[in-house]
Amino acid sequence: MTSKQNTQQKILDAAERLFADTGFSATSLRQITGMAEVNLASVNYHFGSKKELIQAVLQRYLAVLMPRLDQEFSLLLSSQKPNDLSQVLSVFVEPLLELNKIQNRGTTLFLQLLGRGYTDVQGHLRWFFNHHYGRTLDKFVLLVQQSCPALPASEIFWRLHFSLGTIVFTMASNEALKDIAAADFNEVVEIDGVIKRLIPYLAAGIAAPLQSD
Amino acid sequence: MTSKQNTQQKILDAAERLFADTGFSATSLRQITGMAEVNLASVNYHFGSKKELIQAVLQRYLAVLMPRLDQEFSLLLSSQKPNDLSQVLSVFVEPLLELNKIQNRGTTLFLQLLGRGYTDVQGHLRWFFNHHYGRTLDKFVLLVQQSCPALPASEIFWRLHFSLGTIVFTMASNEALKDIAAADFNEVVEIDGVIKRLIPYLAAGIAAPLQSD
DNA sequence: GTACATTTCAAACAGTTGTTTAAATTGACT
DNA sequence: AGTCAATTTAAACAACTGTTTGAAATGTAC
Repeated sequence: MTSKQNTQQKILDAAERLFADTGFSATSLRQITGMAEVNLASVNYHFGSKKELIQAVLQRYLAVLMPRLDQEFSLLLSSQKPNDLSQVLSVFVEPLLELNKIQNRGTTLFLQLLGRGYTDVQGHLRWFFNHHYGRTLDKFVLLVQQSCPALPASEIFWRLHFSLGTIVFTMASNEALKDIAAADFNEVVEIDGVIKRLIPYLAAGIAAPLQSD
Repeated sequence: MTSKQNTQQKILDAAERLFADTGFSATSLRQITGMAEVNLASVNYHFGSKKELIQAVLQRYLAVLMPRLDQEFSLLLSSQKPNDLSQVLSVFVEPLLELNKIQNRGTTLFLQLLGRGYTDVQGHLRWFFNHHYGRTLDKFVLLVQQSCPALPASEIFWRLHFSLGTIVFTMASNEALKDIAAADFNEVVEIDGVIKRLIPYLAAGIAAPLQSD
């Protein structure tokens, strides 16, 4: 029975949709409990606070995604030769697309939430993420450094953040971009299409030659 | 006298700082009027509403920047040969940096506000911008298409939005990035340093070869 | 100085927010 | 049946939001 799932899950499902669509702070608990058809107070009862609900929504995906990524990174690091940058970036594709198994449109929802996490709130989510998954991120940075030996570490730092901006922004405005692409170019682009368009763009940007001056 | 500037300007100055730091919707009129040391009601008296105040804050920069960009774009379009992509992108540098003449840290503030405009609100700012400056933007897109004749228009559309994401995100988290760069790499990076790092990254990404599959 | 328009001000408005409370309901186990 | 804990519920809480009001203050022109 679809109506017999427990309250916590109904809240998480409604929350992630609303959070992804309109952002964390713009979504009220009354909207969430209204869509989930549960009582307002149940959010605080089951999750403690809105802040903790936000973290729980993200954690549902991160708990699956990050260990997989960590494993793939370790595998690439153990190979002797430095890896091609496109290969390193392509590691993200499959684990991200498998988030669709957790939930309908899981990949899209997660990436939108990630975007919201960076643009909406500054504090607690960044800490939450670094605290839980900082080690995994370090492996990824190391891989990129190995595949771009000509670039100083500081330049890689900046370019990876440039790339994070691309991803986060693209996913946050994903719906709008899809609509424009459909209207202006008669293109139907799904989330995997966007991801595969991103790889060559990001790879070229990160590995761009240093300017002379 | 610094304290004798009129109320409107005091409101605009305070508003742009708070908007840039914490976003439009997260900034309350009471914060703004508190920092500006004016009465709460004066915002509605002078600007009508918070929405119109946001537009006025952006307009102070856009009214200077966009005509300059439009002029530069027209100049490049009138040259017979297609222009190098890096040249096209470099057109932004000087006009952006001249925003520092309008205000202390004007360039940084404007770019942060631009970022907030895309991540914070969806509706009225996008309309406001397209309505006032859509023609100028079209010229820029045309220039990019001319300098990348191998890329289909739809691909350029996606890649320009990827690039917008980079810019917007980088500027929104500019302060945090500067701090990290200073702590981890002993680097002092000002806004013009960030802009000049962006150009080769963006140029390489936009002009990246199409993937085969 | 009188008249008039512009601007400032404190106060209140109606609406929303996240959170808490205490009573009512449900469930499981004896 | 009865007991106890887990859960749900409606109501209220205090704090905050953007906006409006009408009186007070200020500036300007005659």
